Amino acid sequence: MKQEPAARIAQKIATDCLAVRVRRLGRVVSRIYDAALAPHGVTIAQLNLLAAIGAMEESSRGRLCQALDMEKSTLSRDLKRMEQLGWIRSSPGRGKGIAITPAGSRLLTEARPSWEKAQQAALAELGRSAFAQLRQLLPPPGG
Amino acid sequence: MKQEPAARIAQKIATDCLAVRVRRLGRVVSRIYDAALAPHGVTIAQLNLLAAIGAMEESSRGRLCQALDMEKSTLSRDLKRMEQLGWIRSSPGRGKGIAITPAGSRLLTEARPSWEKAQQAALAELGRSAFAQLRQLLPPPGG
DNA sequence: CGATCCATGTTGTACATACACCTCAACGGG
DNA sequence: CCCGTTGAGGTGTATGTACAACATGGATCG
Repeated sequence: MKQEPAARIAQKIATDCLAVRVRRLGRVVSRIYDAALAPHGVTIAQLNLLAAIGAMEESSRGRLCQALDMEKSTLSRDLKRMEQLGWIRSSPGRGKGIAITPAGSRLLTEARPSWEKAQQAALAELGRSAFAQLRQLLPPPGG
Repeated sequence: MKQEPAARIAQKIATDCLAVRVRRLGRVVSRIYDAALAPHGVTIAQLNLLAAIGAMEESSRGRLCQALDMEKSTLSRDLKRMEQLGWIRSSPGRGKGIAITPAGSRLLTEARPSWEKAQQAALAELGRSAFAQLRQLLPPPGG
């Protein structure tokens, strides 16, 4: 009936919107990891991508897009930076495979303690059951 | 004892890292809302910010930073864009307050159905209890 | 064989995000 | 009254993100 006032809609979105929660959570969590990883010159986004490549046999762009729910254009640029940094290598030609370089492996090893610290800090911030809940919220790529 | 191989670290991060989950979730959810809101020429980030301003009496930059866990520099740029679009107005001088314009109110009203659709789609994608879980994961700014 | 289509990858543009640094006005001590 | 501190806000630079458009190489079909 009556037109709902804008202030009321604002209230509703501010309190109920899933995206508000998810995005805020992303900022908070990313900051924790980025701060911990800064001394290694790597961001959590990059470390995540590097780990996804290393955890996957025969990693390809398509598979990485699926696994991480990323756009191909985003992936293209992120990979380019990481290749320039010497952490990965992509075979030339079509259907280029992606491989971690020795420098990339070294980075993973060296950054691991900082990652652990950030993981603990994030768990402390969000509560013990955070991981189980997040896992429930977003099932793995396969299903 | 033995140096853990990089592949094993990659596996661990890829499966256990909270940031991987949170960031992937953010991409998936943001895409749902952005697609629904695209016809209105607004992103979910902007709508969230507009709603936060509208939901808060005496909204200021500092308060918005706190409420949304955003950096002041990020907020500064986001507000600038929204002011250029005519959705908000900021008082000149120091301690500038932020206010929604009539155009901003109109946008909230017009975009509301699309937001509802996206919210339903996101809930369907993530499961019914998603909001409660997210709320539990990240308490409101006040505590 | 050649035209057409399709999958894959890159580029153009725009927005979101943050850290480091800068500016500037207010405020307080001397 | 001057100066130093401080805190709010903005800028410079870099990364992350995505949609649209384009490029390209391989496959398919007539």
